[in-house]
This record gives sequence, C-alpha cells and structure tokens, in this order.
Amino acid sequence: MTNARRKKVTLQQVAEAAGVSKATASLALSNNPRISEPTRQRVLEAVEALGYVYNQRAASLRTQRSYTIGLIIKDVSNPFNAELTSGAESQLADHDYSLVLATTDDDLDKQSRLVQTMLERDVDGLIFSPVAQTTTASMQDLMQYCPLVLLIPYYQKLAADCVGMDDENGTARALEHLIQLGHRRIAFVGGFAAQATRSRRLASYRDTLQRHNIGFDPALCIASPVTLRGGYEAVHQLLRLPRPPTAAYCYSDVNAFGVMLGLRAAGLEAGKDFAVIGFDDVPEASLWHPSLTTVSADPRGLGEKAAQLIHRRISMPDAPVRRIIMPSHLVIRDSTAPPLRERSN
Amino acid sequence: MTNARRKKVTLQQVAEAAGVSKATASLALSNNPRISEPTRQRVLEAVEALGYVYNQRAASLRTQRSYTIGLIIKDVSNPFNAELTSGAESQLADHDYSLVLATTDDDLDKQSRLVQTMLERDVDGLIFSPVAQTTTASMQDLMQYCPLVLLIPYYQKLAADCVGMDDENGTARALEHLIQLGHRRIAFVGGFAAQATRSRRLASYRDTLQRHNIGFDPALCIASPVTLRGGYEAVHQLLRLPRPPTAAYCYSDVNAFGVMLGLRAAGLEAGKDFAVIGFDDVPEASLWHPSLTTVSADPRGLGEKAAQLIHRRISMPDAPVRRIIMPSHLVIRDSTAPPLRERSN
DNA sequence: CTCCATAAGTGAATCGGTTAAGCAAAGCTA
DNA sequence: TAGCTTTGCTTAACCGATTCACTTATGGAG
Repeated sequence: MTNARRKKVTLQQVAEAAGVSKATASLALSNNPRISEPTRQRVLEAVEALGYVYNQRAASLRTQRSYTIGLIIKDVSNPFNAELTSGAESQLADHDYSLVLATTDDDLDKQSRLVQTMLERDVDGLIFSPVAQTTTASMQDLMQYCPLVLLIPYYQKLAADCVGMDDENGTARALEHLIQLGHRRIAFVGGFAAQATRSRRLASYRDTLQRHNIGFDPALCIASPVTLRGGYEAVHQLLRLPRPPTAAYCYSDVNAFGVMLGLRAAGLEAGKDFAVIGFDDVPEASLWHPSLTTVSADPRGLGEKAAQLIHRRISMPDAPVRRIIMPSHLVIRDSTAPPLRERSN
Repeated sequence: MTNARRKKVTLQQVAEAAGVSKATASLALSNNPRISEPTRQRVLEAVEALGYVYNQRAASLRTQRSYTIGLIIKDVSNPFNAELTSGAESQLADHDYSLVLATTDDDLDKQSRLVQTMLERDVDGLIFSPVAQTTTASMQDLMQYCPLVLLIPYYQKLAADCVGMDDENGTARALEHLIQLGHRRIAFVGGFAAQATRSRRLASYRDTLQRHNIGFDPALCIASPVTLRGGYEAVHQLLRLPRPPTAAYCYSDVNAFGVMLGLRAAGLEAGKDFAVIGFDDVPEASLWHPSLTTVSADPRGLGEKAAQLIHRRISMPDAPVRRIIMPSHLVIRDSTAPPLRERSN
C-alpha cells in the first residue's frame, strides 16, 4: 500500500474520462485557444480526478526540447563551486529548466564519461568547466552536439561562449595594494602550472611587479594543491628562504587560510607580521580571524551568467560568440598590513 | 559552422549504414548474444562513422527507467548540503544515474513546484529534504508517485525510507562534555521551534540536563536563524541575563561561529572565557580560531547513504522501510574549556 | 532425406505525448 | 439559399528507442 507504485495515468486515460480525444486533451492542457472553455474544464477535472502527471520526457521526444541543462564541474563541496551551482540552478529554475549536476573530480576519464552521459540524456545545453588536460579539439567537437558555455575566460582558440572572472585585473589590484603598503617581496602561493587560471594570474603577477620595477623571484612562487594544507606547507617553505617574503598573494581563499594557519604555527600573525591576500571571497573570508583581504569574484553571479548565456545560445543558435569577464574587485580587510620592517623603523 | 547544431543521427540511420534492421542495431548495441560478432562490428563501425549518440530519453519512454534521481534540498551553498550533494552525486554516478538538483530556498510554494517538476521529469526516485511546514499528508501522497528517501530521521508518522543523523546521541555527548568540564548554565542557541531537527536536539538537551540534575532554564534557549548573525545576536542577549551562561551548545556550526564572534565583540574568548560547541563539523570548524568543538555528522556519508537507499527502494519496491541514523560523535577541539569560576578559584 | 533445434535477423507494436491535416457544424455574407 | 469562414474537435503520423513474436537459413540427429 504505502510504497506501492501507483500505476501511471496517461493522457489517453484523461481524454477518455473527459470524453474527448487525446489530441484535444493535449491542446486543452497547453491552453490552446482552439479548445472551448467548457471542454477545457472537463479535461482539467479529469486530470484532477485521476491524478494525472504530465510526462515531460515523452513530450520532449516529439518537441526535441528536454528543458534540462547539464552542469559539469570539478566538485561541489568547494564553496566557490557550491555558490556557482546555486546561482546557475536558481537562474535555470526561474525559466523552468532543470539542472543535471555532474562532478569530474578533476579526472579526465570521468569527465569524458560524464560528457557522454549528458549528450545521451539529450540536455538542451551544457555548462562546462573542463579539467586542465581537456583538448581544444574535444571541446570543438562537443560544440557540434550541444550548445555549450565554458566556465573559462579568454579561450580564444575556441569560438565558444564563455564566462569567467577577471583574473588579470583582480591580480593587479591585489598586488598594487600590497605594493602601496610597502611590500617588495611578495610570494605567489597555490595552484599548479597546468591550471590555465593560475597561468593567467601568475602572468599578471609578473606584469604588475615589473610595472613597479620589482624583480621577479621564482623562489617566491610556490605551486601547491588548492587546499589548506597546500597553503600551510607553502608558508613553511617560504619562511626558510634566506630573504623571506613579507606578503603572499594566494591562488584561492582556501590557500590563504592555510597560509594564515602556517604563519600562526610559525609564531607570526597575518595582518600584523605578514600580509595575506586570497582570491574568491568565499563567505568564510569575512569571518576568519583576522578577516581576509581578498579578490571578490562573485561565484553566484558567475553561475547566473552562465545560465543566461546558455539560454541565449539555445534560443539564438547563431548569435555571435560572447565571452563575459565578470568584474572582480579587491575587498580590503584585516589580513593586510604594511611590512614589519617599515613599521618598526 | 561552429555553433551549427549537428543534425541528430538516429539508430535507424545507423542500421541503414550497417545494412541491418533497426532492431538488430539496437540488439547489437546492447550486446545481445543473438547478434553475431561480425554484424555487431558492422553496427559499431556505423556508429563511429556517423557519430551516433544514444538517446537515453527515447529509450526510457519504452523502458520506463530514466536513470535519473532528483535531489531537493534547501540550498547548496551551505557547506553541509554541498557535502551531502557531493556524496549523493558521486554515489549515483557510480551506478550510472544522474542527479537532478533543485533548491527550495525554504519556500513551501517553490518546493511544491519543484516536486511537481521532478514528477513530470519522471525521475526514478527522489531524495527529499522537506521544508519545515511540509505536511505528512503531502509526503504520503508523493510516495505513491515516486520512490522516496527523506533526509529526516525518525519520521515515524510516515512509512518512508529516511536517513538522518543521530541528534539525540550527539546532543547528549556534547552536553555531557560540558557538564564534565563543570558547566552548569548551558545555553541552547539557534534554529526555530518549527524545525523538527531542532525539536529533537532540544528535547535531548533537556533530558541530558535532567539526568544530571540540572534545572532547565527557558531563558537560556535562544531561537535564531541558522546564520552567523543569529549566533552573534544570541550571545548578546545571553550575556545580558542576570545569571549568564558559561557555555553554549549551538544548533549548527555556523551559529557557533556567530557566537564566537559575538563573544569576541563582548571582550570574551571562546575556549577561555566561555565554552562553545557546534553541530555538523563543517570543514571550517577545525580551521577556526579557536578551533571548534562540535558534533561531527558526516554530511557526505549522509548523501551517499541516501543514494544507496533510493537504489534499494527502486530495485525492491516492497522492501521493508529503512530508517537510518548516521552515527554522530563529538570532536573535542579548543573552543571548550572549564567555566571561568572553576578555574579561577 | 526428413524433422527439428538452434542461430541470426526482421517486422511491427509500443512507450506517452505533440501537431499537421482534415472534417463537420455553425455562423456569416451576399 | 449557396458558398465561404470560423470554431471545435478528431485522426493519424511522428519523435527514437525497445522488445515480442515471427521468419529464414543452417546444422545435426535419426
């Protein structure tokens, strides 16, 4: 009784109960003006009486629209992606689209399988954050099967819609803030060389230093996993240098938190003995102690924008490619202070 | 060219290219032994040559299986739910199921719409964390349409599978820890009376106090939103009492973080002047300063378990109802210390 | 050489909707 | 009152797979 799956009621049965044809029932439910009001009412009553549930899947076979969008990202547990997902989901829900979520765990094979699954599910569009090793050719190919929005900015090689954040500008602002405070030895912490986003930020880091006549020191660039531990261990490495840095610009907030923990373990405090800047502005950034100066990237807005772009692409398949760079801005909090030497003299 | 949607290749076309019937092509692709190896190869070659993509949706119309599970929760941006989602998604992906995600924002109307959408999408099952005002009757009704797993423990009124965490035990452990440290005036902070989970924890809070001959003081129970601000404001209210508490047991980690901020604003420090315990053990709990003593609830495991339960229900519709309580345990960190008076004498 | 079992495929119904084309009755025009 | 339009509904094809029932060719047994 309780778990007995109720036998499904079909439109045919509704039609019979209302004394009309299946076609009429279908038209009535879609508010087609060719159906008279009394008839429509009878159909609606039959729907109610029988407990009919519309079968979107059956319909989509004919209409060729699934009202489903796929989202492929690395993981949801990371707060940045969670916000992004949330933004995309609510934007899509507002337009009666559903979100099918899949996570690659940064694994190329798994990604291939998931992309294939999405195509087989016949999603109307795909929002895709490809893992680093993904080839341009495979994405080019994918575009032929399904409207695509990439969660990567500046992918010039590919004529695909994409949306990403302004890594260059954000990085420049962060470094200029540190330079203005008097820092000259500034570390770059976190991420791996294979990550396109990191490459862009690193390039911008070098550019900005150069513009301010500060030499680039490779010893100050520490690659590490985008985790707390990554930041924690990086700071130990940095403090052992003959000329340690006085500040660190981190690939992500989570790295920055790790750096702050590492500093504390070394008897130093961020915002007093050492300046730390993150990237993302996850909710925890403002709550941390000391609160984290960081480049705010509005992940939720990113997800919403991606959803809007995929809608646009679906309704206008031949619209010109749009590459959106979401503005980022520096949020100055308590983790940044002038370098010690400056203040102590 | 670039965005031109490739015209879809159907099984019929594959069959023609391979010189066989549609039925044969279908059987060949499902590795049916009735199809000879040479024929199967020809079909596979045709698939490759034409770039055929299997249409799961069309198939499901016939097979009555969508290989899709719906997940309805309040929001994904909250780290607890993000972990839960992640656990469910990877568990489902391992069994070739896809996850359709929908968030209610704690809005009953939106929830109704989303449930309806899920039914129309014909999901094979639904993992559902209902908002507080959801009626038992509506869930009872829902069960007749679709296999259901509730993300709520102890829902005795309903013969539904469910999985939740052990609120009673976790609460008892937390309070016993505080009592053992010498605390006698212990506040209960966060959540609203309408929340079933909160009611359970509150009941367990009272029981445990009683078992240790400590009187219950309603002034020490502060209802508040499950946010930082909620905890922050609660602590102000508590400190103004004639006999303020020396410890707080919080509904969630995020409330506990708010309490710690509120204490700091009042010149007190958690773990030194006041003891604080949270619930959930979100990743930030161990990173906070001081690190948070909290009841660990393994949200990822919860999501995985829910996915397993829904699979079980799908394959065995008449299996007995299973209510799983995920064990919770107290993680003792730095935010709990003996009460000040005790230490200072 | 006949009979039957088995192997390998095929034809057609089916899932549950949508929609183009058609048709009968009523309304309107001249 | 004949002819045309409009209204309201129905018939049947269609979407892209699966699968049951059936056919035909092949091989082996008797």
